[in-house]
Amino acid sequence: MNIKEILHNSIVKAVQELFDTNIENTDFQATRKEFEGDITFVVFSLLRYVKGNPVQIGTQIGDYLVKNITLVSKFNVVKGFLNISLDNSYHLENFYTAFADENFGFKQAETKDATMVEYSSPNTNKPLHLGHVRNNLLGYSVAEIIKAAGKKVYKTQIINDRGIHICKSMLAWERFGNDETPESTGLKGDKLVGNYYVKFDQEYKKEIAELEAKGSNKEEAKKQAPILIEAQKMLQKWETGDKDVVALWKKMNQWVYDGFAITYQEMGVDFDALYYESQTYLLGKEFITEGLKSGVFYKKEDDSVWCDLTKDGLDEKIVLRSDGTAVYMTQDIGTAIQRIKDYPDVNSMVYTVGNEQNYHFKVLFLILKKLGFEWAKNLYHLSYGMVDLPEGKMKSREGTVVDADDLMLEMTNTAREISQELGKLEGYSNEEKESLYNIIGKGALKYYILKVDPKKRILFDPKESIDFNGNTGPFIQYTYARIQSILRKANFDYSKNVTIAELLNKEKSVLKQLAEFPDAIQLAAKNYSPAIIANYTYDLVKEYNSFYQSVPILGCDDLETKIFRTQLSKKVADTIKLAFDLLGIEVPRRM
RNA sequence: GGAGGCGUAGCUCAGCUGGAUAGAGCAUCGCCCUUCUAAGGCGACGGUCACAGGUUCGAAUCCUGUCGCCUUCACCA
Repeated sequence: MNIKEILHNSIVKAVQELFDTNIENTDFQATRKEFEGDITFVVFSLLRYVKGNPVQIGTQIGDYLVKNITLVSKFNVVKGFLNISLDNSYHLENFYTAFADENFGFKQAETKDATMVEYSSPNTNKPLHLGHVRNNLLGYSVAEIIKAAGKKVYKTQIINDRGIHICKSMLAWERFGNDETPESTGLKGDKLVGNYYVKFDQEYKKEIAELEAKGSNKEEAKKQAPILIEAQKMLQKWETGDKDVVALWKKMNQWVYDGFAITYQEMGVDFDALYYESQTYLLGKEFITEGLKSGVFYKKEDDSVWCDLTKDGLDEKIVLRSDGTAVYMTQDIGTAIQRIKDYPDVNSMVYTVGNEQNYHFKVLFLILKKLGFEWAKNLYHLSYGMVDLPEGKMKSREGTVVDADDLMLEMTNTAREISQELGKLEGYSNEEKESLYNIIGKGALKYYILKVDPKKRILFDPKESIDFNGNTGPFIQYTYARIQSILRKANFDYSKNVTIAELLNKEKSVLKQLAEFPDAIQLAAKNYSPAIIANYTYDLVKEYNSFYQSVPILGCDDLETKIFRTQLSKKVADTIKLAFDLLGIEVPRRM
């Protein structure tokens, strides 16, 4: 039983004995720093049931608690707040349990059911950019957090390897550079293919301009440009399985996958299951037929199939074209069902997709519910805001995208410059240094993006936004490294338990912060928000740094105190490591 | 026009199921390195929580309306 439950039960009992009234709920909060105490009972919430002066009521309850619970050492009442001080033995016991617990913060998996987390899901016609970076970091981190909260997780993505956009790159490559390969150019495969996508667009624009000069209007010109018509023909050929087109498609897609693999590795993300749109886009059709039978869908005169969601406050949504081909929705319905078939232990899914698709997922989830799938109520759209630049939105056609590979490289370079300026790493081998620049630079980037509430828009200024001070990854990494230094120099056995009679307030506040970590994980899992972990970790580190600065650890005379403080430092470091694992950020042993 | 999201210090962001005097970092200005890593600590300055109502012991938080920014409402994906 945790302390809240103990206090809850006692207060319920106290109210019954003192005021002859039954209550069910009690309202607690952590005591604010300005006041003495550890946990606060809000007496105001009682006034509904018990009439009287809140201060008097609080005092009576406080007296009762001190008399009846040994862990409650004293109390004070301010307005309607009953601040309860817990005995130091409580904090100590809590700490030693945590210190001995290798899996501190992790809840053992109790249930067999699993979650599937989808993220990344890029198109294969251009390289990954800053928007994908946010997506990947969020998806990966949420998957890790859900794991920590006690559930099995499969990470997955659906790769959009089909469609007119791929054909555009293929066509441009055939026409303008058919002897170029990643090997011959030294370019990453995704970059090479991306270049041809841009090339296509340039040609397309040129042709539109020519047509317009000949007197066509803009709309016509857009549809009639020869290069576009050719791309459409190519898509048709692909759909009929034309050997040459498919071979080219396979070749160029493979280049892109090889390129993506490097980027994913650099980012530190991975997947347990891959789905390809080319293999899944037809899957939904049979369920459309079933939905037609059961009346979930209906057919219009032209044979297109729709779902009427007007009763749910939404619109009508098309689920199958009049020519019988699949739309986006058809495919997503099929993919969801397929995933449950492939992984029978999965009973919930998380889709990490930008907020411009909020409506799409609302509709998708609703349709799956209407089709009668039990798991459809456990679907969650992890929706996140755009990443904008100071100049405005990123536009691939205008060359204002921030490339994922370039960005990570730039961060590493920034870390190098700052480290050299500070002269922190003298005496390290070049290999060690490079590894550190990498850890620090990536840490800065990942932390910067993850600390922001997913649903909020991020304003990303590549020049100034990444800082190494304050609420940043490097600041936390630095604290971790400093603690490792303490542990290296602690040439005594700090693993044995000691009991120190008096805890300083500084130590106590670090202990309290530590104790809340498991709750932070549960909260983050519930809200699908790595930001909670990030900000929690920052608070812990701030608290610790303030402690570190004001009380000596190795320097103090008393061995017991020395041991205890070293243990405390170690536990803080372990917790940082754990939190950063959940965020997908590495931690350095030295800095 | 319908639907959804956001609006907190000059800037970037926290603020958990409604609770005490709204918190950090950056920037600006003061202190603190003979102390385990100063990428640090302590302090000052900085707020009409977009605006107006409502709900109640109590609202940045919940409800309604207004304004501003963003997204979405395709036989595109």
